[in-house]
Amino acid sequence: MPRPTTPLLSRERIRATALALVDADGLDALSMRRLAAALGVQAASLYSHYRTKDELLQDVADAVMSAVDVSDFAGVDWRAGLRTWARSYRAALAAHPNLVPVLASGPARRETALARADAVHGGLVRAGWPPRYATMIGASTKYLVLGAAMSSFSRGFEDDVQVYVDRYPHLDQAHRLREHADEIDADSFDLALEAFVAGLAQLRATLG
Amino acid sequence: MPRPTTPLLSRERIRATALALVDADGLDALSMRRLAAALGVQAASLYSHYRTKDELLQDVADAVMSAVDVSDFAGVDWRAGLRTWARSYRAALAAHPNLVPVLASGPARRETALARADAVHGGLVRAGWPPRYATMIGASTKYLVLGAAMSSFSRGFEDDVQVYVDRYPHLDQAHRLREHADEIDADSFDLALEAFVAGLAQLRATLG
DNA sequence: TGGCTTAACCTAACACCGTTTGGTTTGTGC
DNA sequence: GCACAAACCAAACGGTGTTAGGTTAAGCCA
Repeated sequence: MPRPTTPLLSRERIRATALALVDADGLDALSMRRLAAALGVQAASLYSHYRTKDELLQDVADAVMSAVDVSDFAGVDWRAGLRTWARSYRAALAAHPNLVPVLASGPARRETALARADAVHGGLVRAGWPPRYATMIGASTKYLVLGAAMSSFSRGFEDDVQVYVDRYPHLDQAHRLREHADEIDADSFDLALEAFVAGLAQLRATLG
Repeated sequence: MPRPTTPLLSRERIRATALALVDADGLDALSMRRLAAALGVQAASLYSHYRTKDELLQDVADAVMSAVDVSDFAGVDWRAGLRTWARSYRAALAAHPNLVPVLASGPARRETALARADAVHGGLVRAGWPPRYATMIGASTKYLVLGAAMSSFSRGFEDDVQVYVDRYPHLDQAHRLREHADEIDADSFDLALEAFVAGLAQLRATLG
């Protein structure tokens, strides 16, 4: 089949299908051939729209990251800005856990990623943080979000549960972790974020 | 060449060579064929010592993680325990940045990983934290360490620097980030850890 | 209207990947 | 002395991302 009457593919359709495939079957399940099959097409055809698989993945990542909200940095309350940013950031990653390794490996499209970084940095500086601290706070928050998304606590324990129950006394309730993994994840992130913000506020006071 | 007089391979030699290869050329550069070549051997021979590539990587990860120090949880000062754990954890990952994706994806060998988790949890509980908080603090700290190792701030900015200098006013010093990436990384982690601990101490006070 | 160019698809292939099968030889325990 | 296990190898299987070259449709311009 040569060039069809109406195009079968578009970057949007490819991107959406790729994300759906990753969400459904995992990152490893996304191969150019499988993606093409899902689109009713041959693998080589995808290269008319994306130069490499990585470019495609970055585009998908960029789309997912567009849900991150830095608007609260427009105000003067740096805590509100930080919280909204961190929470929406985490939510965006949690919505597509299989994509996290991609999202964690550098910014997607330069333009939007830099705009966000600029908003964060500017907001913190405007709220009185020295530029160097603004940089570090931005980095730290990213650490927290990415770490939380990455190591989804559930993955920390294997499938067979009984092995360690009697061996490690302090983990005697560890078998419950798996069931409530999502809840514990969410609560841990919340605890970390709030403790971090509280610690920063304390530091902020000493900076005058 | 059939069975040689003295064995060419051992798990240790394979492990060490694999780690060296990953450190030098990146995780993608580690293929069974390349590893075998570095060992003066054919790829299939590796499967006499490791059942899969993943098992090999987990073993490497386990070796790297053995440098993590949870000994300070033996005392009563949970802050000291947390700090020593987090710092040595981060140092272990920073020593092998290319291996971080492997280290982040679940515990290596169950035995040692669980022993560490047990020490952390036990130490926190012994210091007076409710078990649920102990779990969350452990998870949160892991988030911080893994996030910091993962997103090594340097990777956040691309190679060509001048593009965004005039476009995003708050990032006007961003071109300096690349040079001092390691320093900023270290300082950011330190800030995050100290703010986190301070916030926890504050929370701890309200818990009675 | 006719012709040219470009876009969008295809088939076929390349080099690589992790892993398996089956074979050969060497060392070890009975 | 003999069986058996261990350690290597060659060759192959099915998969991967990507490229080259071919074919046809759509769009543009004379």
